[in-house]
This record gives sequence, C-alpha cells and structure tokens, in this order.
Amino acid sequence: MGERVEWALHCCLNLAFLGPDDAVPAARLAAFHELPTAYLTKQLQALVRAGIAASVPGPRGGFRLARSPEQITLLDVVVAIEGPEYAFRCEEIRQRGPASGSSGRTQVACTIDVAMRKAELAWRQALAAQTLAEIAATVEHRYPNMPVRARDWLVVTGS
Amino acid sequence: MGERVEWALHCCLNLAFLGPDDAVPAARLAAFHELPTAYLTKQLQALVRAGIAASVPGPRGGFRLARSPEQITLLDVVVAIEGPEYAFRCEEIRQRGPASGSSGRTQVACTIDVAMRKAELAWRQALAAQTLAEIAATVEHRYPNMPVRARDWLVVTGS
DNA sequence: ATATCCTGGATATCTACTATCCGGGATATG
DNA sequence: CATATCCCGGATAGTAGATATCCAGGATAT
Ligand code: SF4
Ligand code: SF4
Repeated sequence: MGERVEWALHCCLNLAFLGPDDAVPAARLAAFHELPTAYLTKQLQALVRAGIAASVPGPRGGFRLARSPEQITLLDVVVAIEGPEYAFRCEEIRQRGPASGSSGRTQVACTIDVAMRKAELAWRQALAAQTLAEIAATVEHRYPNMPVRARDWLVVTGS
Repeated sequence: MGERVEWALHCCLNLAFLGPDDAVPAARLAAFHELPTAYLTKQLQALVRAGIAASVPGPRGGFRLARSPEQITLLDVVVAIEGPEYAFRCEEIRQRGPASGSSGRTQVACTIDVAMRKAELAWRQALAAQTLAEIAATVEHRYPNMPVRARDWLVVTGS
C-alpha cells in the first residue's frame, strides 16, 4: 500500500485532537513520529490539494484540518495519498493473441475486471464508513490522556 | 496490484474451460495472450505451490487445475500470487518519537490498523465469495463460443 | 525588514515488480 | 535405453514506483 498512507492518517488524527484553528508546522508534525520532514511535507500538500487539510504560511502557520473530523473518512485520506486508481488495473490482455480475433465484440467490460472491481468497491465502502472522528473517539476512550498530550506537544505555545 | 494476478486469473479461467485432465504447456498458455513465457511460468508454479493448479512433466504434459472451478475462489488465486500479507502494514510509527514514552502501554493493537484491516477483510470476503466457476459461467453466457474456441486452440491435438 | 513557513520542482536512492536464461529432473514414446 | 518434451529452481538484469533530500521562490505575522 505505501507507508505514506500511514503517515497521513496519523497526521490527520493528530490534527483532529487539536482545535480547529491551531496550525502545526510540518517540521513539528514530522518530529512527533520521527518522520522525514521533507517527504512528509509532500503528503501534507497532497492532503491540502484534496481539500482535507489547509495550510497557512508565515510565522505561527502550519497545517490544520480543512473540515471537521466527522466529515473526513478514511477513504478520503487514502484516495488523497494513493490516488483514485483501482489497485487491479485490467491491461486487456484478452485483446492480444489468438483469442482477439476469435469473438468479435471485445468492447464489453471484462468479467474478471467486473469481479475484481466488485471486491474493491467493498473495500472502499468499508473505508468510507469510518470517519476520523470515530477513530479519534476510540483512541480517546482507550488512552484518555492521549489527545491532551498530543496537543501539548504539537501546539506552538511560544509568544 | 501487479499484472501477475491478471495473468494468473486468465490462465485459471482458460484451464477451467478445458477438461479436468487436459494439461496445457506453459508456452502455449502464454502464447494465447502473448505473455512472456518464462515469467508466466513463475506464476503458474506459484499456483501449483498453492494447490490451485497441478503440473505434469514430460511430453503431453503441462498444467491443469488441481480441483474443480467451483472450489477455487478469486481470493485463492490472488493470495497465491501476491501473498497473504495485508496491503496496509503498520510500521508502528507511534512507538517512535515523543508520543512513545507518554502513554505506557503500546502493546494494544492500534486503532488505525484495526480500521484498515476491517476494510481489507471486506475486500477479501468479496473476493472469496466469487468462484472461478461463476466467472466461467458468466463468460460462457456472454460469449457462448469462447470456451470451445479456447479449448480448440489450447489443447494439443497432436499425435 | 525580518523570521517563519508553505510551495513546487529537480534530483538521488532504494525496493519490488518485470523479464530472461540455464542446468537439472521427471515422464511419455518408440 | 535413447530421446524429445516439459516442469523446477536459482541466478541475474532491467524497470517503474516509492522513499528521501535539497533549494529557490512566495506568503504572512511581528
Ligand atoms: S478479461 Fe478482465 S482482466 Fe482479462 S484482459 Fe479482459 S478486462 Fe483485463
Ligand atoms: S496507530 Fe496504527 S498505523 Fe499508526 S503506528 Fe500504530 S498500528 Fe501503525
């Protein structure tokens, strides 16, 4: 799948613990989990392009969630990072070789492709059914002091 | 996902059209869709190791299905080629960084990981619900002459 | 004016997938 | 037995995508 997704999910979750207007610099967000800052920034920018996060430049700037955690699903984050393409992509190998000219109409969607897409739709629906708010609530239930700890460490308390 | 899965599925489907005892050499199976013979052989060997296909050496040998198409699911083929690992693999990045020492017990399964696995289970179940026999029946319904054409081209009629 | 921070592109590295080749073993046929 | 056919497994390149880094430019709060 790609490690970037895990990074993005953790960042979104951490941002969800914060106030809606608290922006966190990418460097601090990366240091929280010892991730490479420059590369994590790319993923954060992808979240911004997808409308999940928002960036604010300048001092006391950084990243924050663009909408409430209740309106952010796991599918949103995964698609923002990995792209909207299906994992199983049909290369239409049936079009090649002796089988090609045999039966005329090869325009119809392939049976194997339909079957694989059906499974991927089930995956997507399961991802879309879970919101960031639900994840945050579960974590807070199991580790009650986790949100406040995250906030204390992430938010710039200077000035 | 990997193009190998598409190749393996097509090979299994073609073998399903044949008689249970008709073995097809890897070279012919590959030529049917203009695939690289040497590399396709690797995937066929993986199917054999998974117990999906069986190989018979010597003249008039080749590959055949190890059990009836009704007992072969799409998940069987996908797992045989891609392995049983989950697409989303947690690297436990929460263990690193300042958050590590904060809350003591990090032995419990992570909330994000559980959520992602729930979605992957839905994917696996959707794959396991579709058998090779159902796929073959659908294809035969839409292209009634496809099975006989495949058989005519694939089966070695020599001697 | 200055320090902070995001933005976008260029670049390098690394991994996994794709692809090929060859020697060895197994089997049917005559 | 001799031979042709075919599978098996390992070794080896080539390639595309993921991972990671760096820098010049632009925006904003103080
Ligand atoms: S049968 Fe399906 S997987 Fe095969 S070439 Fe056609 S669309 Fe692709
Ligand atoms: S919270 Fe989940 S995804 Fe993140 S490190 Fe823990 S198990 Fe992995």
